[in-house]
Amino acid sequence: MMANIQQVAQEAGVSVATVSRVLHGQGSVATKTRIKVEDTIKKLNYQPSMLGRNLRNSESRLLLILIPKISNPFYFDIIKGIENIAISQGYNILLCETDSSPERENIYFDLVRTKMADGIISMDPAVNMEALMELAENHPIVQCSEYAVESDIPYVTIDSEEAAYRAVKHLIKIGNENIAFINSDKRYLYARQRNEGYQRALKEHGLAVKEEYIYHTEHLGFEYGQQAVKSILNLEDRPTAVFAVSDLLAIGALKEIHACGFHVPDDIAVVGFDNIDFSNMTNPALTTIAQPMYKMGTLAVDMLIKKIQGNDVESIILDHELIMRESTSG
Amino acid sequence: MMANIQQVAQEAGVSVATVSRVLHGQGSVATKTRIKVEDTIKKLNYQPSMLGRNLRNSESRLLLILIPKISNPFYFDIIKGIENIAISQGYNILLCETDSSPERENIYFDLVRTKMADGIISMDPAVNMEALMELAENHPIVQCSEYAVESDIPYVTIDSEEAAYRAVKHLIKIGNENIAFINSDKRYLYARQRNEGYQRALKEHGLAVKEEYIYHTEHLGFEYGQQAVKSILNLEDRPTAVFAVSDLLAIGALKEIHACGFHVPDDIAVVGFDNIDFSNMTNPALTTIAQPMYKMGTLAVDMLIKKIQGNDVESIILDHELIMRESTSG
DNA sequence: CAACTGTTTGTAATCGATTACATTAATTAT
DNA sequence: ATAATTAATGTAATCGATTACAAACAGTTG
Repeated sequence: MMANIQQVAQEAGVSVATVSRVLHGQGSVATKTRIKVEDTIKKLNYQPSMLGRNLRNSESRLLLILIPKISNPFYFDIIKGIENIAISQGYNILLCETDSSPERENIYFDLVRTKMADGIISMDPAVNMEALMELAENHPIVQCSEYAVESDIPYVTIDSEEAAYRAVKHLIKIGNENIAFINSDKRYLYARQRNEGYQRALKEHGLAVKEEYIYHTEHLGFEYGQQAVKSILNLEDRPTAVFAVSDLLAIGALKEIHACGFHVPDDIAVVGFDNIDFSNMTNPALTTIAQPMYKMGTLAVDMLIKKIQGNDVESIILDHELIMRESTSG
Repeated sequence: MMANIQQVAQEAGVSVATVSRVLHGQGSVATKTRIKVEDTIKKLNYQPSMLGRNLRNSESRLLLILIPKISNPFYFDIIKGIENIAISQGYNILLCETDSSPERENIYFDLVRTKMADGIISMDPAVNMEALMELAENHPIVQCSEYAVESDIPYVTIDSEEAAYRAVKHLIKIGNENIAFINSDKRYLYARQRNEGYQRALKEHGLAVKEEYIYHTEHLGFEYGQQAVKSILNLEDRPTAVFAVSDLLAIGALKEIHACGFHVPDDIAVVGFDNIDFSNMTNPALTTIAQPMYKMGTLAVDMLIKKIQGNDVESIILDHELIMRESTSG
């Protein structure tokens, strides 16, 4: 029932080349002919098949977006940014959840190997870097938010060290000296960078870095924040503030602090990281570091599309912002 | 640099047909030949192009998933279910956020019109039903969660009326007589169904249905829950319980009730709907109705793939469950 | 050894577009 | 009026696979 370009050509009494020219508005076509073809297209309700076009053009117009968890609110605005720009440029996105599983990841990598996708925006901190770098030799890839320094795959991100520094400095400024730090696994670059920032702030104010105040979690989920706080509250020298490396951890911390009978921010102040939507919905609302997520997303696609078109691109580091809310203001 | 099937054939000294046979393990190929071809494939690092295959097979192996908002936690598990099954069947999903915008929606519909996608799972309550039904005449479509009764597009969903009935019944059983109802817009089927359930529970227990207890919100977001509670708490006959038609609304309600100086559940009990992850992270944890999301997702893809293969499918109604947590247990 | 059967392989059409190049028609210049 | 130039259209190759059908080959049987 669906017409193809041949049928349109036949019905309009022209060649397929002419139909194609009308379709793309390029090459010269006599006005009379163009109108005739356009009418036929409407009459037959013709829609050009992307399958044919894609094969001929050796492109899929699909971009792979790699994220660890689709439910992680951190990515929402980035994705929105990516999607808006992508669509405006005639691309669509394949949102791929790796679950940090190498097999799943490989299935997705295969999509670009088999030309089903034109490029990748990787946002998975746990990505298999060797595989990604090998893929990057033959396919356009950019990194967003998390990146590997050693690779020369371009990235867009923020200065994590500086952001963590500011968060901790804020806690110090409002009177805290014993500041716990809920970090994620050190194998992630951002974790190491934020640790640097945490330590720099303490040292700059003459405060000791206590190993027992630094807690490493396996994942960034809510429960891990609860667990971390459980152990932190048991310390002899109980901290008066907690800086968590993600809002989800911080929200878990909030819940657990409350469950243990303490009050935020009077007993313990809390700062998160990412400014996810929910950070404003908690009780009390969470002080946090905001990254320009939407912007990051748009820049990342811009870069990727440029790469797909064969251009070189430069990495970008964006600004961040400290959002002060109830969890640090008594 | 990337080899195609011709080059493999030439290098292996066979025809493209033989290479294709080896690739799919069908048709008979002499063992010696198969090994030779397989070696060549490895040697040339050949990966068959999906573009060629898709054109020849007139399929894209892409499924369109239509959701209103990517950030709505309600869809997470459904999507996970869809994705797992899809991948196991050799499909990939295009997760499409409509933002309830008809233009955006039309861009996505075009993807199936232009053969870029093989079918659609629609989960957007605000979908343009005429457009969807017209599309369904020529393309495989199934509805998930929200559906239109008048269409004959198959769906998988739960019994919303019964679920609402049980939620309200629970509130009555623990001693509430004045129960407010935060519903969404009546133009949505589920809103009408849950309203029926709400009223049935009240009537069955000899309680009056008071119009002023029923609040309609424009959207399902957090802020709308806050706003609803603001107006509800101002009522003369202040309710002792609130049933919200989504967890996000309920969580907004929780926050606002607290902000107004009331205590949950002692002053006001709250029940939500959907059992999103966050419903367990709030203070207090939220009583809610759980839908078998993951299952819904898997069934929806199953149905869609069957339709794509040309089979007929039946609609399905699944069971739900009341999850009792702190927001209703004093 | 001829005839027959079954296995293995190759040839070429096909999916639906795009586009370089060739050809024809129309217009302008001389 | 003819040559030169430009505009309009068509022909056919191409992208990279799949697959019906034909052909070649090997093995069996009488």
